[in-house]
Amino acid sequence: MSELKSSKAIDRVYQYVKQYIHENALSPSVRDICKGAELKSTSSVHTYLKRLNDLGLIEYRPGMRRAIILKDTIGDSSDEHVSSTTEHTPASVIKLNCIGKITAGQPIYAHEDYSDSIYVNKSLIGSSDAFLLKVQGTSMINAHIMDGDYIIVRKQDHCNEGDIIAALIGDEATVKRYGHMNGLPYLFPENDLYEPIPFHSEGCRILGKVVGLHRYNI
Amino acid sequence: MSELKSSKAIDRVYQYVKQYIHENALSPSVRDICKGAELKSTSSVHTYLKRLNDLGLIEYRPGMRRAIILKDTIGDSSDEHVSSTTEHTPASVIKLNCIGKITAGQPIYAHEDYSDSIYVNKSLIGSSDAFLLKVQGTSMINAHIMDGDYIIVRKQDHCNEGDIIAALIGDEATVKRYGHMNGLPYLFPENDLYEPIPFHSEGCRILGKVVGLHRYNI
DNA sequence: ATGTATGTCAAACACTTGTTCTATTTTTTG
DNA sequence: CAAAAAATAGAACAAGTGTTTGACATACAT
Repeated sequence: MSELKSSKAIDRVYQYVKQYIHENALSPSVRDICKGAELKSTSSVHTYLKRLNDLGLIEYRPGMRRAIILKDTIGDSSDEHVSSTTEHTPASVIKLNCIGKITAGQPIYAHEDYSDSIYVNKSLIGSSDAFLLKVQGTSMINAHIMDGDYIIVRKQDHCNEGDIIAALIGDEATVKRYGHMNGLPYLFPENDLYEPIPFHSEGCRILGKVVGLHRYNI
Repeated sequence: MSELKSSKAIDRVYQYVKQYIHENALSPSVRDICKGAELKSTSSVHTYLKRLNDLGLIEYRPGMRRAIILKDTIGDSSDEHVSSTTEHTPASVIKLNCIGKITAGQPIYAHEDYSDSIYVNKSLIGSSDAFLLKVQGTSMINAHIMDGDYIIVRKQDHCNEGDIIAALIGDEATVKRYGHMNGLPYLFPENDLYEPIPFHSEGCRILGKVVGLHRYNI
């Protein structure tokens, strides 16, 4: 509609693809995009689609018709003018159930009382599995993780130096920063009142990496 | 794969379409469905697609490639065994779009770059309207609100002593703790490096109360 | 200025894929 | 059991659509 082709062509292509998919729940064809992005050649669109694919903004299946899918950045969307709230949820959202306690024998099992749940963007956890933990205590306060916060843990059995992870020590689950001291692995609380915890004894296990945090009691 | 074609063909077609779309975020072609539903003729599939469309279970654009979209029945689900994660989202979830900047004249308008969005539980904001702000800076670090966090703001024009609120001072939006000093309202940063901001001049306005926080860069 | 990269276009090509037609098999009905 | 209806198959058709090629213009670098 706008007379001026404000931004660059690749940007118009991306915006139009997003808009089209949101409006039609269906990928546009190259020729659809031609019109929408005000480009007169399918070839141009084709070029930009390949580039957007390389950039990781869309996923583009060569040869397949109407086979563009959006690789959502945290949140993305673009839905419009609905004051700022909309219902509807795309398939890119995943529900995580809260897991609360650890018992001796078994690994983790769902908290009985009330199983909280939270919705997070799929892109956050990729193709892995993930779960939710409610933080108890203030041992990570210097990392600005508070008592009562929910942390999103992406399941994995390894991690890098400095990662904040959820781990199992014996039969207790904790959230700590992972690191080494004198060549040995430790879990470091982010609170001067607590001591680093050796992480090289029996029963030490990495549950996953903390990739998100939700707080609702402010 | 299963030897027994358990149910009726039309049912297999519907199930496979659902499965395919869930797995690929993309509509299957008629020939894809042929394989998936163990039918040997595209004609058969075509028949059933038309019928499913009449039944209202799918929406089917004649002529368009890969253009089947699911008309989701209230709470179909059926998804499986993904331990602690499930797709699908009930109506109790609301999508909030991120709002970033404030300009002189107008109140708030959407951030240009990319409008992030987040899904939160409806119960959090009640019947009010709400929006999202991305935190810039560390002025609230003592309240453990970090740079880059997303805060969820429930729109309201009043607040209580001690509430953390989003407010407008002139043409700038800030997140601060609301309180009084010497009988006059102030906005208190939660960072010793910053000074309280008088909140009793022209252009001071409460935008809403901070009711939630999401963090994704940990 | 000259050469190179980049953006854009037009047209042609080839393959995917929706659609249709007719034939054959299976099921239902009377 | 015969006739009718429904289900399925197979093939051919036609349209939609991704892809390629080559050309031209513009911007950028040498």
